[in-house]
Amino acid sequence: MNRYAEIIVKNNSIHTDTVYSYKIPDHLEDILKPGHRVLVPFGRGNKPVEGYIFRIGRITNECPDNMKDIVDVLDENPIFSENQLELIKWMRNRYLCTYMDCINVMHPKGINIKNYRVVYPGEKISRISDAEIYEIIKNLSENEKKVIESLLNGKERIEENKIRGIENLTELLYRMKNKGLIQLKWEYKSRKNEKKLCIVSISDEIENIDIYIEKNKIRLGKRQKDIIEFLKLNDSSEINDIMEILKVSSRSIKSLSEKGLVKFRYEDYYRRPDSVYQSDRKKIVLNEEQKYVSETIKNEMFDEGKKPYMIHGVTGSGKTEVYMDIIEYALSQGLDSILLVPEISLTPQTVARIKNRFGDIVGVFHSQLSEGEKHDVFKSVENGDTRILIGARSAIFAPFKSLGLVIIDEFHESSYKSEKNPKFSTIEVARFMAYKWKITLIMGSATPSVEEYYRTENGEYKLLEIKKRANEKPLPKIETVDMREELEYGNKSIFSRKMIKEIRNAYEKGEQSIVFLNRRGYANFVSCRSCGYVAKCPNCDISLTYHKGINSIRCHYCGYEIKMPAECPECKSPYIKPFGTGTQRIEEELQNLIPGIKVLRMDKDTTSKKGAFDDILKRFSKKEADVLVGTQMITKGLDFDNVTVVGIVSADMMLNFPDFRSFETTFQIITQVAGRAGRAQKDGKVILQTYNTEHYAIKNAMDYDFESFYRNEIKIRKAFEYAPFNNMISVVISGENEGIVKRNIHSMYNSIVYLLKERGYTDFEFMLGPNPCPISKINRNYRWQILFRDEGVEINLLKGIIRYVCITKRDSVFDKNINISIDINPNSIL
DNA sequence: AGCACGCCGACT
DNA sequence: GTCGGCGTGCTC
Repeated sequence: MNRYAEIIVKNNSIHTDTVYSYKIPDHLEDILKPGHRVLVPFGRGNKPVEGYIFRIGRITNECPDNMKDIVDVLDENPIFSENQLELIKWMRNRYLCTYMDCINVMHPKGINIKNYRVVYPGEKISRISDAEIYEIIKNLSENEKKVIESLLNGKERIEENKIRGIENLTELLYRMKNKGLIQLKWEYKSRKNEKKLCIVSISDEIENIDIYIEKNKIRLGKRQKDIIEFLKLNDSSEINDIMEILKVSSRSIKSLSEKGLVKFRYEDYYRRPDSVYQSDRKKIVLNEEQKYVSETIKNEMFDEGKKPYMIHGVTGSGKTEVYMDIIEYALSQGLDSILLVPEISLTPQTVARIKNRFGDIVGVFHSQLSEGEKHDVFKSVENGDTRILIGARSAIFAPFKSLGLVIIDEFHESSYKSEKNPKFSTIEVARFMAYKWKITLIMGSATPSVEEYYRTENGEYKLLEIKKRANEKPLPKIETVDMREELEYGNKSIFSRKMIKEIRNAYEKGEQSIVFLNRRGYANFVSCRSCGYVAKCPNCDISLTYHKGINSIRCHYCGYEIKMPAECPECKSPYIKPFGTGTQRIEEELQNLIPGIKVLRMDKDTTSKKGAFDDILKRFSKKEADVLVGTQMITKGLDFDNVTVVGIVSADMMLNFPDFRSFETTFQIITQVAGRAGRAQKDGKVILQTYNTEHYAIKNAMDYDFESFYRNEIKIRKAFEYAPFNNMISVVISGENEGIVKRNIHSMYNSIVYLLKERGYTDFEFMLGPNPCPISKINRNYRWQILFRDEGVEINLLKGIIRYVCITKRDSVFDKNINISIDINPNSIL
């Protein structure tokens, strides 16, 4: 025994987030590899817990002297490759999270360890006669007697949780242990969460089942005869099917197997979620631009020094076709692919197209799957049954054996940044994989993010452009309406005359329109005109949104909901009314202004039920409605032939959002929504309402001029030292008691300043705060924040100090019941 | 975090 | 002597 392993122990605690060393017993020496999942004794009680081998080495005197032995290996093969282990370490460091945070996202749990304490006789009652035991029991307390009796009934062994009717059992057991009455040991079972199919067929050795039965004088019951007859016709069948069709029990099938007549074969069952959306299989020929992009990437696929690619293609440029062409090539070279999409449930059309083209080797992965389902999908990836995986951000971690290609579609979308630990950026992870593992990385968008586009300018990515739409149609013309002029004219409605005219025209011609507004509900706040009262959520620092159908006001953060008050709760005046506009109101106004028009609404409220999203899309594409009103959801990848008018109700709402990315988001959303129009043969038209007709984000979007927008925006980013010129770290402290939260964030601030001073820093300009977050309360939790900018400070030192203060020394710096959230380059700092 | 264990005070 | 409660310190 001269080898040991460095192991991460499975524990949801930041206190155990380190490497532990264990000795490798001789019988496991040839088996264990880095990435293997093992069982190790942990803590004073040697409780068996799951661990992950990160490194194996020869035992030297550097090793801790109290190493314990690895108990067992949990899987036949390592669950992580060396590459993945490297990625785990990198992520933990990059996103200031724990090893387990990373492991959890990379390995959906399929097998759980169940561990429990078991009671055994202690030395005092071992190897002695019944009479002697009786003598001892006589002097024990009631509860102690109970334990010993159950122990003797249980054949000298009983699991703790099988002993019933004793309060504070664990403490009693420890006392009995100290007296030598009993021993306590930890034991475990591993429970598989993998669903298997059991395939039943007639045993291979039997040539003719009827003759065999007669020869061997086997007697069969009626049910059993039925099963044999069924199997003669059906060759092999799944056991549950047989039970259902023939109405027989599993017992009858088992007894056939005991008689040697049938055999079982187990197959993996992948709970593969199927998209219901169907699309026609069209033979597509790539046009010149598309072909150029595709060929460039294919030609360089095996170049060591290739860079990641950014495809900047206008909306409707047929990027998906290009992706499929490249995926097909990769496949022909024996390479597997991952295609990431922002939100899988919002892109059923894309999924359907790819499944149609590539069939069964396409898998789908997204966050709404259960842990077991995720495990199954990853399992089928590992086995090689799935060779193309479409999914949301965590699909990037799929354990492909020969991954060659990662495509991030609509890479500017914010959903590629995780909000949960590890708070990883999918683009950063993909880039890590591209550089370290020589994978082809393609990022595609019609509206690249300023940060990533900056990298193409720096030469980090290779830029490939598609400037023409696949259908050769020009991009729909965007016309702005100055809402100030509308107001001067006396139009106080939410719609300009022009927008209504265009929607009406389309309606009369039998064409469809899409109206976009990024706010759901009926009205965004409820206020009293006489005293100025605004209805707020008692749990969050958010004004409540009015929902008309149910006549109530609701918080979009925590779900709090009350009936719409008839009078102002403050001044009792009846002038309390909803203000502002949401999608519900748009729907209603449209129906008032254009009688007879049919409107479908698509937002979080109408798509919360499973399948509702698909349903609305189907109904709209079957022309059951003339207008589709919706929020963000309708900006992504929707493809309708008959849509000729797109209305953007208020560009200002996005423009005035308190975030440094708000201009960028405005530009992106306008471009994306506009791209929904005129996708087939008919021309499209876009009406954009705004009070800021002169703003560059709006003017550049009108001309589809990304280049100019980028030039304008990057100047501002540079002037204020925002991304991409800077990294930002946000630390948010939250808790139910505002005073405690405040005290905690101040002591954190002081600790960090203290440590920085020790390192010779005197200037702390790069620390902003502590301040209350813009949304100062969510779900009863008060929130305070410190923002760190990567300017005038060594970033790795700063990260090290943050980790030390917020994680390593958490207990001495912070109170118990507060939450700490650390986010590197967060999407929003609200 | 989760666990083992030790110490204290209340109660038979 | 027993029982329950709580605080503490450690995890290869």
